[in-house]
Amino acid sequence: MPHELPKTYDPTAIEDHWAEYWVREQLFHQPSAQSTDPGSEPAEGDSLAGQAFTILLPPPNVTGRLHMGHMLNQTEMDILSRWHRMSGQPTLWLPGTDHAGIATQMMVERQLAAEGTTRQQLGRDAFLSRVWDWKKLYGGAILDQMKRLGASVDWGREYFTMDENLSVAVREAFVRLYHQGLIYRGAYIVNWCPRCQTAISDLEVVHEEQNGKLWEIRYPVTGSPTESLTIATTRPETMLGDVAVAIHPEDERYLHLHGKKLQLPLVGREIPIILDEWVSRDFGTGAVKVTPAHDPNDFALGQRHNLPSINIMDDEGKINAAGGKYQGQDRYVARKRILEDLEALELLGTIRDHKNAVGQCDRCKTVVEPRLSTQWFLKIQPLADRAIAAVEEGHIRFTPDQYKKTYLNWMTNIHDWCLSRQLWWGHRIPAWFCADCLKITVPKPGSSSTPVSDPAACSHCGSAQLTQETDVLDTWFSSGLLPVSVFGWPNPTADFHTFYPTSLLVTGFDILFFWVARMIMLGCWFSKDVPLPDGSARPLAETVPFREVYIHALVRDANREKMSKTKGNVIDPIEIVKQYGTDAVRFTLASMASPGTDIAFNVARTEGYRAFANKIWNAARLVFMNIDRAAESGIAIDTAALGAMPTAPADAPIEARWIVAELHKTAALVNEALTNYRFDEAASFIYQFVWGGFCDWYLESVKLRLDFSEAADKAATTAALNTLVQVFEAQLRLLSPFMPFLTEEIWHAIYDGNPPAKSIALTAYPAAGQPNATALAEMEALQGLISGLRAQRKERGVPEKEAVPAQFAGSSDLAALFAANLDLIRSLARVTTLEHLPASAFDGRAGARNDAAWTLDVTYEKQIDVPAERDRLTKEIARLEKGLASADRQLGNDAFLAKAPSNVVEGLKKQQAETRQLLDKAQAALAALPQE
RNA sequence: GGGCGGUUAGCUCAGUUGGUUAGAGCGCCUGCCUUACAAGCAGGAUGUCGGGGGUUCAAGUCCCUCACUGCCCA
Repeated sequence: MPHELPKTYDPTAIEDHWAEYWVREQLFHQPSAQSTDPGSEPAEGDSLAGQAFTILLPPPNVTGRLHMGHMLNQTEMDILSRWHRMSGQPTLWLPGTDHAGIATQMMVERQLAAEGTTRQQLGRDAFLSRVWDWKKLYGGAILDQMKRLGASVDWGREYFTMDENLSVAVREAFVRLYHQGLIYRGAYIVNWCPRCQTAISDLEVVHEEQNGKLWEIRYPVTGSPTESLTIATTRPETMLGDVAVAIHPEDERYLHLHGKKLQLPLVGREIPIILDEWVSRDFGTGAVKVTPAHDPNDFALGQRHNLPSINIMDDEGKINAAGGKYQGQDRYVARKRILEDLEALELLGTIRDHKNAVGQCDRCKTVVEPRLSTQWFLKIQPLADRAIAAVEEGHIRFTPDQYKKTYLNWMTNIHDWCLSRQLWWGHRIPAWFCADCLKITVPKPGSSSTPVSDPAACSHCGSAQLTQETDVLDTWFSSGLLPVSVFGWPNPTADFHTFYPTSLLVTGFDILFFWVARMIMLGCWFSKDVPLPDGSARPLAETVPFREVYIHALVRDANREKMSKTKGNVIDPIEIVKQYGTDAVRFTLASMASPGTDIAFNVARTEGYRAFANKIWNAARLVFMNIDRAAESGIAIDTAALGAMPTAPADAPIEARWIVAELHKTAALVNEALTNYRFDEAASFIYQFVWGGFCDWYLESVKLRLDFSEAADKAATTAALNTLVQVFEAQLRLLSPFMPFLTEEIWHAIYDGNPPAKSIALTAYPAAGQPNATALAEMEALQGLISGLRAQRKERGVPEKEAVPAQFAGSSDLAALFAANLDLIRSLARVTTLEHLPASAFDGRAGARNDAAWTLDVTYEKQIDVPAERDRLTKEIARLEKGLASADRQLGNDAFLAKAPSNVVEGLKKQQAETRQLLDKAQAALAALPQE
């Protein structure tokens, strides 16, 4: 039956079909124990513990759409997953989504606003049901896009961070930490977003340098109307909450004010002057106002000096009752009024331009207000200590390794984690307040059979008057638990023992602290209590959530600009995929993904890789055409021999022995590159092999052998065809993790509807043997000659189609090799004859071509372009002379001969000899040119 | 302010522990619609490896310094 492939590669025609097939057939389902049928329950006793390659998809946000960063991230994970799977390892790539507390709540609130209502009007339960509706409608967008892109994840295990089982884990984690004394509730300075109306963590504040002002304000000294102390501030409105002014104890300018008090302008409060070495004498005036309720440093000062804290702002960033006449004004309106009033009182001093880093809410870009607020915190040091040890002891390896330093630096300067958020969408904190004794009840940890339950009575006074905390937990608390929770923790499950610790995490540096660091802390902390399958205690090395972290770069636009909606330079991967095909986009990303370097995404590259896909497509057409022709002559390919690493017998033609050797070489290089996360190198090796080796040389050579005429040597033709198909099939497997769609399509076509597996993704990845060095060397010599002849034809102006006689001088070994492969040379270089002459035969001949190993020429009536040839040779001579001089200098240096390794010296000597030869030949050629 | 990267062909990037005459893709120039492929084939041009100094027999690679540039943290 003939194989019909359209003449031009059209990705859209094949990709949807396979994407849908992979999901439908559950090809990438990975149970925790060995099982042949994905649908059936695994048998007892054949656990895969310790063997699996496991990788967790960084859960995309339910509010998100797939962007280039996701596609890079997923391409890398997919390549690695497919490679490990094809290499024989049980492989689990686990997908899911994140509930994204603030972002999702914002989306639904925006919807409500459009309807003219608010979440408060709706009430908590009704609002949450709206959010669930929203999530069901839009929350799967990215995962649906992933399906289209062919990600080889286990869809049967898809999770959502608010799923029942994951919520059980979140509650369990919270109550354990609470009863371990690591969670506390208290009033501290937090980053408050007046728009989102919630506390956010340090990490959710982005600092941006802005041009602001530094205002100097005079605070009069009590009882001395002529005297004042001038402070400097960037946030004058906070003066309403001032409780002191601090100066450095040794600041000579202010020694006379020690022990005195000040009148706080506009408020009238009497505040002390305090002495503290923390004060920087160089900044501003050296006198700093102290507002403990609105600045973390001031808060610390206030604690040291037993000062009160006066909160002057409400949840929306408006001045509250403590601000007297400014009550109800927005913080920036109040700032303006206060400055005007101070001006009127002649208390305003110098105003200076001042650059300062203003903290903004990561989500909504509103300026964050540091504000005293009662929140839940995690005492993080004990968790951080383990997380540091895990990395320092090498149980987790970072690639690129500089991120280890970044990680350790952050982890050693860590602050307690503010866990609570004043949101409704999220995991509600499992803590209850007693209306009678006002104390807090947090339930005891659950057991393997019963999860944490809501308390019926206060654990302190027994009262039933309990109200649950309304705050929810930071989303990252639940995502930080994922590596344990997705495998069933807190319950000991087969999944947990099979897949934990996971093998690898692939992610961007932007969530190194948000997520990676927190997974390490929480993973090391909670998995410690889960004994190993043999019942022994779990050592630190086995508590880590993953053994390796691969951090990839940012995808930028073609001009290296960061993609952003405001700049309008966002490249939608789906659009690019529609134009060029998923495979081409994947290959682009892979080929540019060298560790530590940002990717400037340029569609010109993608266009190039679509051409590459088209090249393979057409190679397939050639292969199929020959299979069909063979069938007509009664020659069938041996499909049973496919699926393995091809070999070539010693008496096979050179191109067969060579391409097999190249395949082994390439397989070794690709496997090595992927081991080191060098996607770029792996892609480049494959590209070079397929295009530069297989298509350019092998296919052109093998055409000679595919002679289906009556007179042909049928055995030779059959052997050539089988090698062709075997190498082609192996090459598809080599390429498959990078271009899964194209390879799947062609691979199925080879088997003509009767494949040995459901997918090429379930076949074996090419593993290298020892490449045949003789074949490689012989082919290299032939390629050198053929290229030389082709160049010489151009030089002499021979028309493309015309075959001409050729002559060469060189060793007898070379002559024998060329003679044995004359058919190949004639066909590829378009020569009629190749005459072996003594070197002297070329003496005085103008325009012959030289290599260290040979001199050659073709016979053609047209004369060479003498000035062009002179120019070329002059340049050549200059280059060779430079090279020779350098070699002579080094070889004339005793220190070099004494100190350099012998292989380097030998290599240089050989090079020197070759250069000398080439130089002599070039000089002779120049001399032989006719004079003008 | 502290820390970490980057600077190699017109563009985007590779370049292992220092070692022979620095590579790739795209782009560019020339000639070819040679029945797998013009999304192609063949041939060709292109670099004071950011500047300066140092170590070494030997530096794109190591050290110092300057410049520009990006990121992270405060």
